[in-house]
Amino acid sequence: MTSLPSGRRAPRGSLSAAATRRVERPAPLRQAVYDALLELIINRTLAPGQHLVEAELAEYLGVSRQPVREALQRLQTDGWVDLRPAQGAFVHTPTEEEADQLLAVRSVLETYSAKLAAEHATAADVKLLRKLQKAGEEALGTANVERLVKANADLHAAVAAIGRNKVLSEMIGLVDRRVRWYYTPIARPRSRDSWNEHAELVTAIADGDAERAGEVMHRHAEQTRQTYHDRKSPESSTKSD
Amino acid sequence: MTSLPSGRRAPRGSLSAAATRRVERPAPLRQAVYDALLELIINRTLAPGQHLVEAELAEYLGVSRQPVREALQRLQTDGWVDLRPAQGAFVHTPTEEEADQLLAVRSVLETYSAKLAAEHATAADVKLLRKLQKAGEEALGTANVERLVKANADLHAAVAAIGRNKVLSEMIGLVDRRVRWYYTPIARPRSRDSWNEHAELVTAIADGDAERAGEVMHRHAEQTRQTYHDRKSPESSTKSD
DNA sequence: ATACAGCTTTTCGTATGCAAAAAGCACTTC
DNA sequence: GAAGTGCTTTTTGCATACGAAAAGCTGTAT
Repeated sequence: MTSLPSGRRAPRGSLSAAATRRVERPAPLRQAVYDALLELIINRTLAPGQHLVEAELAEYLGVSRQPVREALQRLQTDGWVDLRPAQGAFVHTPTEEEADQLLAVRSVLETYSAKLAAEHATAADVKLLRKLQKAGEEALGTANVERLVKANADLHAAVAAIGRNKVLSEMIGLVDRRVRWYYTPIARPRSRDSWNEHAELVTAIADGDAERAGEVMHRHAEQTRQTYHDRKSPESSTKSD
Repeated sequence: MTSLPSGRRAPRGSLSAAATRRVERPAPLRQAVYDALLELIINRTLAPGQHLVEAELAEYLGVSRQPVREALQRLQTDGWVDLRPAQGAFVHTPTEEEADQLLAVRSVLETYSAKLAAEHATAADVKLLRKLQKAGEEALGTANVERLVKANADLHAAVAAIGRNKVLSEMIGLVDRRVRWYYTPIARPRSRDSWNEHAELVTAIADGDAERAGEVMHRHAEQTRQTYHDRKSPESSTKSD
């Protein structure tokens, strides 16, 4: 049934359009395991410090040890678990110091990201940002923490993507996810201010003002960092949500 | 046919019967394999785009496929190989665009690193920097490219370490190694200027002048980036190295 | 009662086996 | 002679098996 339109108005590359679209790839199991384990770690089902036994995880997930091992090793290089030689995997326990270092790096990367975004943003890009900004504002009203965190992540990811630097985007993705892991359990305050700063950022990007966008983002990131620290020292950790 | 020796089996070297590259036994094998493969990639024994067959590498290194697989996967997450599903590993082929993005990120990270170093440097730290600086100047005289590259890497790593931000240091380590991979094959010019800038940087750090250290490092990194680009449009630059 | 030593158990690290997907080859057909 | 098709080969992905090292336990001696 190869009724290829050979004589008619058929563009000779009728298949090339379809060729660009890769058919469903049999997603490697290790990737699925990686995602599953990461989810379990982030939502604290697997607590920091907990010993992860390969055989247990394998049985729990219904796979063999092999893909579990591979996933654990990638989780290690991404900083989610510590792989102690001959002893196994342990969920990474974030220290105060490490959290601050991550926040510092994040600040630097995001600042640069914002500058790039301001330089490269198209009209469509700005439109997307405004949409995400709006979604964030709405989530703010629902007081749904999880949704709020996701909206925040989406906006930052979008800014990074607009910067057109893939290396930078991936790095920010890794760092941000870990920061959120540390930050989420205490991420009650600061929502209102945070999204005001986001609005300011989007405006700067829309204006193509790289300097200002970078400055706003820097202030934003440092503010987050400060909030993280404030939460540690004072005993007022149970301030009004 | 179960008369297999229970111990380690001897490889039947097919790629290089003369010198079988066995990896060290006691340590975690995957790490040794990772190092071995990375070395082979960096020195171009394994060329960009080349298809890496697990079985071949395994036999070549005298180990089984398992540690090779694990090493390849970590090499992927670090950006050295591309792992195409159900198709295998290919040595990553750096594009012009990607090189520039890496250089850009490196610039940002190193700039921050220099600032931190200036803020944290002790007398001992400065002493070490001056020693590395001197080693670089000497390597400059020998015109030994490899040694020069290493001296450069050592100095930058030392600055990163002085900054006391482990997360940042690791990131810089990853990025710098890849940059050097792209840069080394064309790393002829610019040595003299580069080490003059290094001297300036060390001085700024010794003075504890974070602002200046950051500025110098930024200039230094951007200069490298520029040199990389100039190298692409060959005849534009007639300046003597 | 406590501390040490030797044994047992658990769990990792590595090797091997097997099935499925992809690539390559040769054949057939027009 | 060229293109398409089915088969063979290669290589990955996942599962399982086995040896080794570390942790835990028990029993004994001080």
